Amino acid sequence: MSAARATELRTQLRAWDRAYYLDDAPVVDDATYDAALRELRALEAAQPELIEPDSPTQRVAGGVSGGFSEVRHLLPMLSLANARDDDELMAWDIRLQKLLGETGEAEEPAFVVEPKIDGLALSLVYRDGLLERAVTRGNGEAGEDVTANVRTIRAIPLSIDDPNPPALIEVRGECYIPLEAFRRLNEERLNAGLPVYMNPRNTAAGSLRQLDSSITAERPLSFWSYAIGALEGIAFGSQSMALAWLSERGFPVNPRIQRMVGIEAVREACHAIERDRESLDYDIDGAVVKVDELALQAMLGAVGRDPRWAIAFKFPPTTRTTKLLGIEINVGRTGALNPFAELEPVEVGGVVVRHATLHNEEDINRKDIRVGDTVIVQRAGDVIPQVIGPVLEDRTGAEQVFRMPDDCPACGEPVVKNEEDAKHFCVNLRCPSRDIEGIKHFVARSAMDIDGVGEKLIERLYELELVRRSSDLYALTVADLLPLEGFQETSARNTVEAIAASRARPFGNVLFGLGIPHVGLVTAQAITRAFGSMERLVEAGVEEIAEVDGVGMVIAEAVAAWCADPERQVEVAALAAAGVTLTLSEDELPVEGPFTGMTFVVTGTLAGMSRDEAHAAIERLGGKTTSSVSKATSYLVAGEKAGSKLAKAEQAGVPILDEAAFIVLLGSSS
DNA sequence: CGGCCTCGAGTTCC
DNA sequence: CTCGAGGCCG
Repeated sequence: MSAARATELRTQLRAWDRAYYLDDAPVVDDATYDAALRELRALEAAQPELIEPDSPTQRVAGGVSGGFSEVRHLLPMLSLANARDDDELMAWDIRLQKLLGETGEAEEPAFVVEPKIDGLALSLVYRDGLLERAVTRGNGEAGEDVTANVRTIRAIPLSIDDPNPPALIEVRGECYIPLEAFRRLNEERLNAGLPVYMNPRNTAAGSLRQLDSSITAERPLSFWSYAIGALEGIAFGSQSMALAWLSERGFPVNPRIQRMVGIEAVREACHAIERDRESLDYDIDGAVVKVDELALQAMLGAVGRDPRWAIAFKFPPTTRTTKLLGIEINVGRTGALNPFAELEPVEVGGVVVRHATLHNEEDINRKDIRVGDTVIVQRAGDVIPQVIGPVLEDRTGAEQVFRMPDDCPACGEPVVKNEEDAKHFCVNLRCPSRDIEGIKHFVARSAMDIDGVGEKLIERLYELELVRRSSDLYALTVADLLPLEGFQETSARNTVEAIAASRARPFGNVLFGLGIPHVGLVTAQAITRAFGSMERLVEAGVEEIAEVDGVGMVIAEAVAAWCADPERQVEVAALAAAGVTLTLSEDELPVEGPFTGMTFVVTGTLAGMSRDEAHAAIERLGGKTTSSVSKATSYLVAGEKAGSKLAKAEQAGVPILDEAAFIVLLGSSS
C-alpha cells in the first residue's frame, strides 16, 4: 500500500521537477511540492526498504564531506578555439571545407549552434541509468568529485528516464544559476545582513565546492546538458541526435540550440543569440558551433586541446575588470553629493566605459570599494555601467578607503548628513553646482523644453555671469551669445527664439521646472490643477497644499518652504515679468474620452512614434500614463526590446498590446 | 502599521 | 532603468 503511494509520489515529484526545469513551466507551488516531498520522506523513514537510490528524497545525503578527491575523466574534456568576429568564423569554415575536401567530403556540413552558458562545465557519469559520479572540468584531464553536491541540483536527473538505459553514458553540460534566482538570493542575503554575491558564475562555483551538501541544496543551481562523453552500450550518429536523446530522457537541453546547414545560417544564428542575450535568464558569453555529424567530427580530429570540429563564437563581455582611478563627486540640484567612479577606460559590452555611478558613501563601503582597486564593471545591454565590487586578490595594500569630503567640492560650504539619510547634502542655496544643475533642469525637455540650451552653454553663461538663475535666460540677446564659441548670427537668433517660445509652456511644466524638492512633473501638474495660478499657490497654507491628491505633509512643507523663501519670490516675480505662464490654461485639464479611467504603461521602442507621442495620444483620449506596471495598469504597450516591464506585466496578468494592436485601439477610439 | 503603488532623482554613452 | 521614499488604503 505505502509502496504504491511512494512510487506515486516519486513519479509525481519527478514530473514536477521536469515541468519546472525542462519546460520552464512550474505546475505547482512550492508548498505543494514540499508537502509531497515531506510525505515521501515520512514513508521512506517508516519503511527504509522503500528507499531507492534515485528517489527525490535522496538528493541530500547529509553529513559533511572531508574534501574533494581528484578524479580522472573517462575522456578528456576539451577546450574550444575562439572566433572573435564574423571573419574568424568564416575562416574556420574555410579550414573545415579544405580538410573535408581532402578527405572527400566537400559538401557544406550541418552544424549545431548553441548558446555558450557562462557557468561551470560538469561531467555526469550514469551507469546502468543511475547517476554514479559528477566531476568538475578541472584541467580537462581530471577534475574534482562533486557528486554529493550535484545530487542536490533538481535539474539534474538522478536516473535516466529510460527502461533500457545504456550500460554507461557520460553527460556533459554547464551548471549555472539563473539570473532571476541570483537576484532573489542576493536580496535575501541583503535583508539578512549578509554580504551579497558578486556574480552568478562565482557563486555557482562556490556552491559546488561546499563541504556540506545541504548548503549546496539551498543554492538555486541549475543545469543545461550539451554533450555526450564516454559511452558503452549505445551510439549516436550526430550531436543533434544525442541532444534529442537526452531531452527525451529527462535531461535539460537548452531550447535555443538549433541545427542548420551552411556557415551563413550559422553566422545569423550566432547573431540572433547575441541579440537575445539580455532577455535570457542566464549569462552567456558566446555561441558554440559544432559540426553535427560525429563521423565528420572524428575525421576532423583535434589540434592539441582544441577540437577542429567546434568553435566558440565569443561576444564582447558585459563584465570586465579595470582600475578605479579615483572617486569624484557631482553636486545635484537638490544638493545631494553623488559620487562616481573614474575608471581606466575599458570596453564593456561593446562600448568604452570611463565613469560609473557609486550612489553614496555607505554603498561604496558596503561593497568595500577602494580607490586604486581593480574592480568588476558591469554593463548589461543599454543599462548604465555599474561597479559591482573589488577584486580582492589584486589588493596591494596601497588602496585608499573612500570618505565623503566634509565640505562641498563645488562651493566649499560644510556638507550635511542626516543619520536617516543615505546621502550627504550641500545645503548652500547659492552653491554654483546646485544653481547650474537647477538651470539645466529648467531647460529640460519635460520642463521648459528649451532646445539649443545645453549643459555646455549653461556652464559658460554661468561663468560669464550672464545667467545666474533660470529667469536670466529670458534677458539674453543675440548680442550676448555672438561672442561665444560656436555661435553665428543664425544659431544665436534660434537660441533666443527657443527661449522666448518656452514662455508659452503650460503652468504644470513651469512649476516642475522650478525644481522644488519632491515635486516632479506629475505632482507639479496635480498642484497646478488644484490651485490654478502661482499667486494662489503662494497664498496657500501647508494644510491646503497637502489636500492635493498625491501630496502629503512632506511634499506640502517642501512647497510652502520654497514659496516662503525671499530669493525664490524674487525669481518667481522675474519669471512673471518675462511673460512665463504662471496660470493654468484649459488644455491642461484632464480630457474626458474613451480612455478615461484607464492607465497605460509604454515601454520599449515603437517604430511609428516616440514614447512621448504615444503618451500624448493616450492622454488626448482621456487615458492616464504611468511609468511602472502594477495590478492597476489597464494595458502595457510594448515596443521592440521591451525589458523588465514586459515580464512584470505578464506576471501581473496585465494585457499586453504590441504596436500594431495599440494603433488599432487608438484608431477605433478616436 | 504594513504593504502596495507611484513618483522623483540621478545616471552613461553616442 | 533602478532605487528609494512619500502617499494612501486596508
